[in-house]
Amino acid sequence: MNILEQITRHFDAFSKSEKKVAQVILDNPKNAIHSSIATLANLANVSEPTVNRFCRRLDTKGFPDFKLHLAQSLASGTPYVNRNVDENDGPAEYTNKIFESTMAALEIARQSVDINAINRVVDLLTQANKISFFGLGASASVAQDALNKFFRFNVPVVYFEDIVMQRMSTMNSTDGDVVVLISHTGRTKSLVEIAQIARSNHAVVVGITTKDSPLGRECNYVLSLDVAEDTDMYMPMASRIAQLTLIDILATGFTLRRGNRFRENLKRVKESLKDSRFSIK
Amino acid sequence: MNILEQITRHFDAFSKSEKKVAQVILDNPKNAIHSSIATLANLANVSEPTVNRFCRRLDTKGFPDFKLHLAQSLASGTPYVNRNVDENDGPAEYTNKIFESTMAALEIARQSVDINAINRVVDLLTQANKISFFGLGASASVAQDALNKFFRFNVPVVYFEDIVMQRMSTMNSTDGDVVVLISHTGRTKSLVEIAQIARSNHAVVVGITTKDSPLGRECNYVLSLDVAEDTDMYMPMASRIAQLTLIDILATGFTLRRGNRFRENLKRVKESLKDSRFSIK
DNA sequence: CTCAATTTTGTAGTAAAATTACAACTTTTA
DNA sequence: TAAAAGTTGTAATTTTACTACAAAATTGAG
Repeated sequence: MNILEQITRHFDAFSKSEKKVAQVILDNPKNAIHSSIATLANLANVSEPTVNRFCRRLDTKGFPDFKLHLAQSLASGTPYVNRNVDENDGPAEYTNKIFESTMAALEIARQSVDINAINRVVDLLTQANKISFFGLGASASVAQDALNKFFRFNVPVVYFEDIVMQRMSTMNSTDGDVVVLISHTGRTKSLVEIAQIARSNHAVVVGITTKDSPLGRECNYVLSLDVAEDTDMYMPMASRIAQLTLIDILATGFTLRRGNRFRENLKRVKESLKDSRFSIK
Repeated sequence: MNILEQITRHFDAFSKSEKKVAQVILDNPKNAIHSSIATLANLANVSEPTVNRFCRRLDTKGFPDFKLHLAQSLASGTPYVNRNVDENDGPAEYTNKIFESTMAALEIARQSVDINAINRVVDLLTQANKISFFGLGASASVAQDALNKFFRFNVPVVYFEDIVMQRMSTMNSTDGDVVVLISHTGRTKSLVEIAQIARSNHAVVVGITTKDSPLGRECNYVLSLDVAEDTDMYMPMASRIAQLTLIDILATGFTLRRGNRFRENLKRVKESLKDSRFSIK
């Protein structure tokens, strides 16, 4: 999606002259979007058709279309390189890379998220008699975080780490209950079973997971996040940050839906906490 | 800056034909950026120069320049960092705002983080005999996440939710143990006490907290993240995402320090999960 | 209400920009 | 080392945007 990223990634595949064009654009992308094809060709010391061919190679319709894509990439503010951590990176490198790839993942998640689905799920949550949050492994901490948030709303919330407890709790679920299941891959067997139990008890099942997965298929509603993990690191990182942000969004939607009086309440909670905090400065 | 906002704001000041142009653009901005001046003039039932004059009125150099501005506005929703969630926001607005403010918070965290401190803490962690992660409330899920990560490294890791267990565990800590304490404000009383107990037992205390706080002052090393929260929503959101990213960084630094053979080990941990999961496809 | 002044809008011509077709030049490899 | 494949540039063509000016519409003073 991000054209600057695409340029850096394809760089080696470019021809000699195309590389010159790529370099000029990468050096000063802001300048590039306000140049004509002629001035850009001049800057890169190539001919105009070369610039045009360069644009086509990046799956754009031509130079003007390319500029539009470039403008959008610049506007998003996200760092344009999604670099994976390398074996020889020092602390400065891997720290920045992880921050950057996390931000890039959030940007991708933002673009891929289904806002209508969020709206419907917020609806369900505000009307729920009981809300359960279950996840295992890395997603357990996401579920725990959700508990922490929704607990503040004075709503019956349930969270268990233990799969037996999860299962027992779900067995007792009923009409009007919402079960939120969190799993990046959507292939955790025991969560799929929980989904089945919940649905057979007429509870609504919401999955924060991959759409086309065993778990996703068992859910009434799926909130999917198309976040790619750095597969060199065998740990869930970006996916889990995106999940947490989604929890933030659901919690925010919840408070907004509950209206003025409810928010006044939260405000008072905030005010009361001021005394227990150090003032800034 | 945002051109769409500008159009709506100036709408009444436009002439009759200019309003037609504005309407067509507002109705379908995505379509507008891929149209030529001729097709857009047609859609609005006005002449081409009218479209051109419309662009000039919005302080752009002409139609192509206008399209670039429009493309940027569309790409970012609005590129501004400090947009807090508003009472009247619909799902699309609050979803984007939360993603954006989370990304902005990460950028600020990236700039404020002390890389030397990270490096030293990674050093400590690789040499530790036992690592404990403690946090309460919202920070509990961060600590749990840290457990999940460091557990994969085949290092003795400890995590408790219960403050009594935390305290007992810390009482038994000794030379060569590292205790990591997580708290955004750094004011949680029981964590300050844990820090004191740990230090009196010659364990190294690392705080993921505010530098100049009661907890921060009790720590041997502090990793601080200058992340401001959206004060209208009293819930820890951005701060906790930044903390988790920091955990990712520490875990990554850990694996890099341990070298190649160690990462093979990680792969095996991941593969061991396969039995609890449905296979792909 | 009416006619001149002002503003708005469109037509036609012009200039600029982008694209295409093709030829010349490199590089590859058999 | 010579043909083939790929790359780059030149020149012509087409598309697109802009300018100058004239026609229409609107406004307002008498």
